[in-house]
Amino acid sequence: MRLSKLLVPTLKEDPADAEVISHKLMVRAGMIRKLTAGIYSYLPLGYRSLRKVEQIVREEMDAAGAQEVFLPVVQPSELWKESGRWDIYGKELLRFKDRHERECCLGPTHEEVITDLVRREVRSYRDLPLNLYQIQTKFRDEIRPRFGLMRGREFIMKDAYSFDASEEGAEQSYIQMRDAYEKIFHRCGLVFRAVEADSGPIGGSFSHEFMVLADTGEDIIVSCDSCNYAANLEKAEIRNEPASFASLSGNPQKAHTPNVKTVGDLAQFLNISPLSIIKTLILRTEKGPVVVLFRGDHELNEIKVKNFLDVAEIEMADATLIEKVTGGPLGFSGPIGLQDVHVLADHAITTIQSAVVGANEADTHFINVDPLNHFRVDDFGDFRAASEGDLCSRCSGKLRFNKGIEVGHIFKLGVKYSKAMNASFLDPEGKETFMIMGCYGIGVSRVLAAAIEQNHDNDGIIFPPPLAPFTVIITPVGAKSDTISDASQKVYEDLWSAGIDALWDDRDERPGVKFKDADLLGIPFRVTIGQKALAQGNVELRDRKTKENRLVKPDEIVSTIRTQINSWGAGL
RNA sequence: CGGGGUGUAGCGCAGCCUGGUUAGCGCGCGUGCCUUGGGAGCACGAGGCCGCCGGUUCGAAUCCGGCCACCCCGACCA
Repeated sequence: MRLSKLLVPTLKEDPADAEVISHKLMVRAGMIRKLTAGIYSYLPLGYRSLRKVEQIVREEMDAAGAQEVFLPVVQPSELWKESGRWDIYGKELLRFKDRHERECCLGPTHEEVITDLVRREVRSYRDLPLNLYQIQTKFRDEIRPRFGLMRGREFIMKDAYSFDASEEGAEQSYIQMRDAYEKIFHRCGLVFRAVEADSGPIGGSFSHEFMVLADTGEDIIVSCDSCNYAANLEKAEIRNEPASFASLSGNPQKAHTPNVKTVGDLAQFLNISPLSIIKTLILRTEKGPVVVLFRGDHELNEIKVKNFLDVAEIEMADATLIEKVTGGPLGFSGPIGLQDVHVLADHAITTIQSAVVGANEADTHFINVDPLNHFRVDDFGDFRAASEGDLCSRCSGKLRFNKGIEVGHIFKLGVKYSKAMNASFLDPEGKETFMIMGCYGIGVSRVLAAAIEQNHDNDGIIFPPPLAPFTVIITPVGAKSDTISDASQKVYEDLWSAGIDALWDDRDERPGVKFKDADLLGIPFRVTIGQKALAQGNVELRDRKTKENRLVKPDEIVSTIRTQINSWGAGL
């Protein structure tokens, strides 16, 4: 392509409404433009890169045995009512009515549609397993879209759905997808981790998130510094630190603590560490109130408690419920003397030899409390949010935190949808059985943003070659001359006939402008064609990432670039 | 939805507090000259419903009210 003919409106200044680097750079490089909040148009360069991501995804999905389909964006409410999600999928689901007053929605995901399709067409175990995928625009009416393509309302997603006849098959499908995802993100040149994620009510370790490491990420990745355990914050398991001291002598004693309600206040008032305080949280669930005890420096992890109790809803109790459960006011709750309520305790409270707890009466705490002997605990467990430095649950390492961008999520659905929507088949014995499903998503447009978050410098984007809109940019510089434009044309044609996509900056611009734009666009290789080098029979090849220049004979440019591209792939 | 902020030329911004001739600046854009290895220089020029509606006033970009849009923080995220 000739740059003079391409719509590439580059900007010198950052757009005012962009916050993160990928957003700023994509707008400045003329890849995208915003239409309205969270909704973007892809310009030629942006779309080229997007298609490169799609192509990699497509190739690996096909290689893994999945088949590409294309499902509707507009979906009838009936399907969503059948799966039960019409009522539980909140305002994120954009709903509207057609001219016949029929309720519709824009697809934020396609479990319903795919399940409907497969239940109609697949009747026999002979047709299974089946894995169908599509690459398509999704719409989720996010409360607060932000960060450009990173969290848009409209975005491009690859979603795949597997259907299996047996648990073993479903597990196999899952592993195939996990392997395919590893290959896809590897080929995209991303530094990523596959982390264990909470799989909700389905259970098991059948959910992984693929996270691209980046400081601007919205998610926290917890990983072990000595083994390969990695999980998201919700899921991260913590190893119980064993207590190593004798039980306490003496009994709890009351202390007057006027108006001291928080752990911080209490630590200050008694001049003790928060590590000696037991925090008593009263939670409301649909199965009734529950009490959870934590060490003062720890925080509740709702997911862990939800999973342990097998409840769907958890919220902090209000003052009325607290009084009902403990008999005391908010701010002075403690475990001593609690009756008729389920008491959970995080393991870590056993590391306190002499604890301070609320006394369930105003302005009063107990001191000198033995966590093992002075009150009842029904269940000990891992209920707290991981923090940096906690012990790994799998080995002796410590947990580290990194920020990441979620670019992929795979999980086993089981029979959730097949049961609700009656997607069944006949097994070899002629028995009707529900299909076992899995679903596998990749945020294709988000991959592009994440790649830029991870690969840029002060001059602009540094595309990994597989995602670059063009692999090479040819930059003739200096006054117009036939020798330069002839040489440029030659290099351009050589590259294209060798199957390397090259962009020819044939604009009548000064060298500085061309160089700045080339850097901004992030094209991996630049071939500069100027008088001085050309007089010696050379052109220059510059690596966008390393900024290294080398002189190359025009005839050797194709083979040299080829070598560089290959070595790039090997270096990953 | 709560809190905060911003809407002035394609982009980035000043002007508004303290109302008053023709609304500015930088970049970009057009024409010409000149220049040509890291966003050159000079000259001339085009380009504005000052977010929208209403009010106050002799007079509103400026003051008041309402609405809309966008951004940030929070709650939310199969």
